[in-house]
Amino acid sequence: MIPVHAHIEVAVALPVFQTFTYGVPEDVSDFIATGKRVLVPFGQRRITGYILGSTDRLADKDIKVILDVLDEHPLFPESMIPFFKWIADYYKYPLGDVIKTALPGGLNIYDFVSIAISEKGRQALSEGSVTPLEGKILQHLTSGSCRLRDLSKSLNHAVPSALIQALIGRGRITKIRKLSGGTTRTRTQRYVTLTGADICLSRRSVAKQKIIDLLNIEGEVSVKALKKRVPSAPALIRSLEKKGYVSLRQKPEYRDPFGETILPEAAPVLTAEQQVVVTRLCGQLKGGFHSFLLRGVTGSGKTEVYMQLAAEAINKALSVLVLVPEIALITQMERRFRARFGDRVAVLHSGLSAGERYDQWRRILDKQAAIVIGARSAIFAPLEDIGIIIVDEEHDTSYKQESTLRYNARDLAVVRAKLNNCLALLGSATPSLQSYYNVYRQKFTEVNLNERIEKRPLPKISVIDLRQSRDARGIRRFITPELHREMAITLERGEQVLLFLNRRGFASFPICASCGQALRCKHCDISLTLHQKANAYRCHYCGFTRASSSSCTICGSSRVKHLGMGTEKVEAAVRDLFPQASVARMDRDTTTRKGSILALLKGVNDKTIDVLVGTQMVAKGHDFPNITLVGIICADLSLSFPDFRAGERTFQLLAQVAGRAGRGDVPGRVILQTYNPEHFSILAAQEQDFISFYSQEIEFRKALGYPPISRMIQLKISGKDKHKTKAHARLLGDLCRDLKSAGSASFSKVAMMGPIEASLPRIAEHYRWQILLKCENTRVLHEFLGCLVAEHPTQFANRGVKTIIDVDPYFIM
DNA sequence: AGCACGCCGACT
DNA sequence: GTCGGCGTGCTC
Repeated sequence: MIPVHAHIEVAVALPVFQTFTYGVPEDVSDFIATGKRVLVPFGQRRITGYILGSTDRLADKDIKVILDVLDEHPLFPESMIPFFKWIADYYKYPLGDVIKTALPGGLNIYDFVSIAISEKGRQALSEGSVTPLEGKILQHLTSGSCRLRDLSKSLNHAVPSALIQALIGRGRITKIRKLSGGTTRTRTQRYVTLTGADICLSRRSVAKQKIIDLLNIEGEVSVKALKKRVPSAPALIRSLEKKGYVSLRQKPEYRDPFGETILPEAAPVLTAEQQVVVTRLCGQLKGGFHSFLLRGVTGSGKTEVYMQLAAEAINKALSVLVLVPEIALITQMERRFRARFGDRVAVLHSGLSAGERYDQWRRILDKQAAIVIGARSAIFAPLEDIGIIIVDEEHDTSYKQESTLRYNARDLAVVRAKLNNCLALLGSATPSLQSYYNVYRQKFTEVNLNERIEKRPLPKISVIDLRQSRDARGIRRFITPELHREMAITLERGEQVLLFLNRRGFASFPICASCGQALRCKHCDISLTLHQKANAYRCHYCGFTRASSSSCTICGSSRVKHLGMGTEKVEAAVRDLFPQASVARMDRDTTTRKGSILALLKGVNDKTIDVLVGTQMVAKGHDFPNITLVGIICADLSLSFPDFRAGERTFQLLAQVAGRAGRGDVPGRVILQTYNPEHFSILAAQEQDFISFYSQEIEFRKALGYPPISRMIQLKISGKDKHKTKAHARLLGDLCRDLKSAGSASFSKVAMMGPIEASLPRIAEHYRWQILLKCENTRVLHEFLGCLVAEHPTQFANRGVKTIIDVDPYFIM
């Protein structure tokens, strides 16, 4: 508790690295608490800040006083502040912005400038002593004040700011600062009860009597519920209230993101292997920080292990955080957890509305939910007394946020576990090299599930060499005769087929048959992709679209050849080969609508879909019990990326997608088509042998000094002006070089690659450069970055050229 | 981020 | 000589 008349430390949600001290007036001091938000004066503005605690650190300048306390209860527990501070320091991101990223959105209040007409202005307007534009502005303002920013737009005429200044100077308009935002709040319901007063009504209608009877039986009932049974209830209640027979009150209500109720389910008997893992980890609950890597083959029952660990944690009054890579998988996980733990489960993911998200947040804070299941951002769930943090499919790249605060939720899970003195459990059939390297360095303890449940065999994987394969007429087919035959057999038996190709669209390389030029995006240095369903060429980087009938921009010819393939082309080929089969496609183009993924998954489960064609989306952890054949159309696409993790991603993707086969009673089979059958990533995926893959890949990383042997930081430099961007990249490169030689002696160990032009040099009209910093010693690398940012803050705040610091980058293109 | 201040080119 | 362009620095 902060003493009366205290000073508080406040972080503001702006790109400002220091925190600020504010005074608290006596009359609100009782409402101050760490984790609440305050409205504070900041320069000319009023903005939202987060209370970090009391402070006796006084600034040299006059200290301002807070304007308001915005929350009745804290939005995050005090115990999370060290976590926020760690993130701010590690990712070189302003603390207030870190907290803003962590909290549910739509809560903050900010102000904006608005102008209104004054009495003098009205006079001038009626006298007509105004210029035409002045008149237009004043006339517009007679119907109410207007946001200054929107004035030009709503008048459809450019307004010089000098004119506004002049009008203010002559007192014809006034400038006001209005508050906006903070629209997400607790939703309340009106509830009715009988007051107990004797009811004597002159005319007792049937409806009124029904309401009174219901209230007599059920006590307190919401108006909404009454209205369902008696449509005229709201009006009748109003009249009953006027007479003092009933009383109304507002009660907070949690918005329900769960569509349907789920029947409770008892825990199954564990396999011997599962039991070993559960016993091992349960023994360490409450035993301090420790990280485990659970390596379990696809279909080995990792989720059941998670659930039994959660049950044990809850028994010990500890909370549980479960991270899952994406929404479709969260839904699966959430259903199983809710069947076991009922309403003690909260979910946090981007599929929730702002209100639902806020309510889930409040349920966690109110300790109504002790288990949180969510995507990446759920790492910020406001839990206290955490027993275990579980990261399912820990190798999944979607744990890395690729915008604003570029954190990796899997890494943060380990950090949060350490700060909370609890367990971290990372699970995967195909662990990241980073995590397995941590096992090797004894930072993590490995636990294993080597068998599929009910001893189902792993699918048999046949490799087809695309260089050799020809059909009967000697023509190369992307659905090879071998795959075609297997598909026919599988469909004949009434089983399902999954086809995987890691590229969406119809053709990824449209090329002009007259001049040989590729059709390129207007805004990016990239080839367009033909989307036949949408009748358009699309840029996958900026969203630029051209009609599919358009001709070559270079020579004007309309003869465009469609080279390269995507899931649309595969879908079309399957429809052609198997006209009687029902074919569905699952990729980003078919799953943008809310609920569309679930509809597709339901179609697979209900067997209304015979063949599912998809991108990596289908590889991720889904349980498809009736799929017995998986066809990998071309395993090489991810292998050819100019990125040192291409082999790792390929292995993970192939092993994961192969793992979708044979999860039911019938054994699975996989056809893997490739131009590189002897590549070790593909051979290891064929054998589903992670250790073999790891031991070869780690040698390659060692030889080149890449992660996980070293750590990397990437400076991503981008700007609209080609030359300014290049010049700024060069300048930053010089500063790094200077720091290496002139800074601390250990800085010589930091290797710098670049500045070089990015491999995608222009995206969305922005020119891109990059500098890669690499060092085997994480601490030295971060000290280096710390010095660089501290010594040259203005270089990172260059207005014309943006510099993004990506710590532990994942995609370095 | 957004607002003020300040220093140079093009207008009365 | 001023007006206004945007580059720089600061916000308890």
